Amino acid sequence: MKRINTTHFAILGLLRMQPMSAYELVKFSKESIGLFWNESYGHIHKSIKQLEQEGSVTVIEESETGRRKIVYGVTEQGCQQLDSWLMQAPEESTMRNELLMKIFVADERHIPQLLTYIEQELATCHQLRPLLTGIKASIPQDQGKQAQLWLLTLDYGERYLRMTIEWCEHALQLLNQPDRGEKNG
Amino acid sequence: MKRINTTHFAILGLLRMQPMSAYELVKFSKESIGLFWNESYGHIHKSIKQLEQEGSVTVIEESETGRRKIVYGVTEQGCQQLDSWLMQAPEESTMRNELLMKIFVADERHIPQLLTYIEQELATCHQLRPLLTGIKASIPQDQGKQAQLWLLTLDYGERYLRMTIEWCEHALQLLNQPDRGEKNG
DNA sequence: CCGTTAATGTATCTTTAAGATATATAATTG
DNA sequence: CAATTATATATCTTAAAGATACATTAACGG
Repeated sequence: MKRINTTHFAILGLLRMQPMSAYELVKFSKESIGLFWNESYGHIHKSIKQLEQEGSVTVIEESETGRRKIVYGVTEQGCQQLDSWLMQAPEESTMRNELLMKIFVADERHIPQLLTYIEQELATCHQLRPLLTGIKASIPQDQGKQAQLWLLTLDYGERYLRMTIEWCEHALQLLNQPDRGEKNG
Repeated sequence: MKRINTTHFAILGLLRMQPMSAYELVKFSKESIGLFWNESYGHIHKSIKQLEQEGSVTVIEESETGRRKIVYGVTEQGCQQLDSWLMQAPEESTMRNELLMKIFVADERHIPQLLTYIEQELATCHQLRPLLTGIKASIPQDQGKQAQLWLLTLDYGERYLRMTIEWCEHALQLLNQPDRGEKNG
């Protein structure tokens, strides 16, 4: 089974929504789909060059004056590639959650540290929530199918944050209580 | 900022819980922490060799007869490395959820396919749930702090599955309803 | 009982992905 | 107007994924 460069299709997908520069691509993906999709600039940059060479994206606009900026768009061929990727069942999602990994391999000695990590995580989630609300407000509530798809991914983000917040609160409560729980009859 | 090989510490952490072979490491990590931590055999293998060379893990048992098997354990030095890693705040978690990515870049034409993907995801979650219950039952409910930490990661897994199941059901309901929702005044 | 398949196990190779860093220009701000 | 921050491309190294090869043992069906 040949492995595929998933970043290629992420790029095609985002550029089809809106032509952008590499820098804007990274920024946009961080802000819109960052909760469930991570990309690095190095990989995006390399991938764009490859996509350009094979004719799947093309330079739409290149500013010669002032600050350099190269805006890319998707070609007909790129559109077809993207559509055929969308017709294939998605791979299983992958995740690397270092906080949970640390909790898993830690022991009693590390609990004070773990508590600060969990509090930090909780704070981060609370900060992210209003951002999602803002994005939600910017999507046209016109009941169109396209908007529904975007709202679905946003809804996932909201559920994900809510779930994480609840788990953090549960964890703080559990780890803060005295050892062996002082069961009272 | 020097980047670190997180896999190194994952290996040290798992081997400290229980000496294992590389094969068993991959299997164990898939079965116990697979929901929030992904590892590949290739990387584990390479990392173990490096850890062995720098003296952080050591061969505990090597079967000469029959099927080859090399069981590794953590050295004193490895323990110290692991502990100092645990004292550092965790990096932000990363995720690549291809299903959500596809939903994000898809349009109306792809909805029938998306529905099958979501149904598949739902089925997978329903299959995983009893597995978690089984693991939970195998953890001693002795109120000890160590068991609490394991239960916390399991609890995260359960919440994650529940959240995903609910989102899938919501998505199926939303995408199955007729276009524009036939608003009735 | 034997052939096929599935599971256990190590080793290696290539490609994908992450992310640090260098460099340069424009905008912002004290 | 100097210092900082945001925008922007390019490159390099390392981490991580995962495909594949190879060998042994267990399990299973005809």
